[in-house]
Amino acid sequence: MLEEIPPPPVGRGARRRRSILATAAELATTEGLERLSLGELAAHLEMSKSGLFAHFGSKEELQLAAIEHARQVFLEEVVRPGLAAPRGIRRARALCESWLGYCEREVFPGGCFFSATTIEYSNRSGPVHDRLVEVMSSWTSTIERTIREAIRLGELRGEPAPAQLAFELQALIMGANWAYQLHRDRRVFKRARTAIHTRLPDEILDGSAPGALSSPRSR
Amino acid sequence: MLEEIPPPPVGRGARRRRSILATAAELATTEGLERLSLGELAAHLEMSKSGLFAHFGSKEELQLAAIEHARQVFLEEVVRPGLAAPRGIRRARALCESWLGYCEREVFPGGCFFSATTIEYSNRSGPVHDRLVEVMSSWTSTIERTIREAIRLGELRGEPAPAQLAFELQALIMGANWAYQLHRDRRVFKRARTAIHTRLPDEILDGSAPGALSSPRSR
DNA sequence: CCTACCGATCGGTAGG
DNA sequence: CCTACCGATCGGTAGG
Repeated sequence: MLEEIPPPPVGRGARRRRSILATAAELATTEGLERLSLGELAAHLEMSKSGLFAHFGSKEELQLAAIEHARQVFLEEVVRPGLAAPRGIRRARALCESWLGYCEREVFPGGCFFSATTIEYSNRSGPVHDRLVEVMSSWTSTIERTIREAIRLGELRGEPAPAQLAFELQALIMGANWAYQLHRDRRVFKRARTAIHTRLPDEILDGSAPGALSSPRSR
Repeated sequence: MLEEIPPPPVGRGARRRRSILATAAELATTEGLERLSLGELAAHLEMSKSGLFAHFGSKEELQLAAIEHARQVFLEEVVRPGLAAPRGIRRARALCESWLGYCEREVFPGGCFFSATTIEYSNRSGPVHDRLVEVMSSWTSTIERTIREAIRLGELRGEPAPAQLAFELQALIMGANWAYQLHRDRRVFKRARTAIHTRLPDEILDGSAPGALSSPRSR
């Protein structure tokens, strides 16, 4: 998620390219990344269909470029503000909150780009599917790593294992995104926050709380 | 979800109709309910496209019928076994378990039919969208009602409000369905079960547990 | 249930 | 970036 350096964003035609990708990524969240047609995209951009082929050799190439665009947005809107928080549980909370906020603000009109597209592509194969899985896996790893740090720092018990806790947090956020997109009821974000806070509490509630850095397994 | 009586399943042509709908519902979970084309469906069924129009006047009519078919499957595979459990927390657990099991067994090849289709249609309008929202809302209500019963019976504290708890349970199960479809890693079902069991524990852990049917506190 | 067909739209190309 | 076009496929219809 963070390993690669973004391509140089300068250039005259690069601006146009970026506006195409922004529109494509938006439409992908509402129409679907596959359903999005070049004709429809061209109409939205007030250009001809073949004009798009001047920028992208094929629909698949455009889809892959739209994914990279969405990934940059995700880095900027979710990952970066999250990583600004100090390591450990505060960072875990910040990552969840920025992810949830990005869903709630509707940075993309159809909610979380990767939530929408990974579901759409889960039963297909090819480069688009593979890239989506890569990005999503990388994001899951980032959450797990942050949880592991919090445990190492003694801020979490380590009782729900990192993979378990990461799964729960992801499910709650994606669940809120799904419910909001379906019912347009903002209360689901409050519910997700409440549930997340239970999983990432301000203090370790267990009586057998660890002293320093050790987290003894009681029970 | 349970109010309506299923249509009479008898008849010679009704059998054919049902096999069309079964195939349509299957394809809808992998291809998408909208993306599913009449030509492709006809090919799968080894019949002509116009043969489909003898059964359904339009694509939308077929989509709506496929939803009803999927709803019957859901009633049979999830709701009925869940309701077989006694009222209260055991029923809540049974509903979650049968829903999760239906995802895990891949009753539909693309996982939960309503999980897949509600996401696909969340940003569209029309009768198909409306019916999907109806069915999903009804299912959410069933879960909430069961939780409320468990609280009334003193088997749950009522601290996470029914709507809150129902949201969390739904998110966990749909999260497992999503993760499994994407990564084909069966461990996510174990994780969902672990998380659900924490939310629906065997005993009330709080010291301020209500009397009545409350179970003795061991541990 | 079928063949044969409709106009519209799909992704993509030729040529400029 | 454009116009003009390609074959394939879309949902749907006529007529049987």
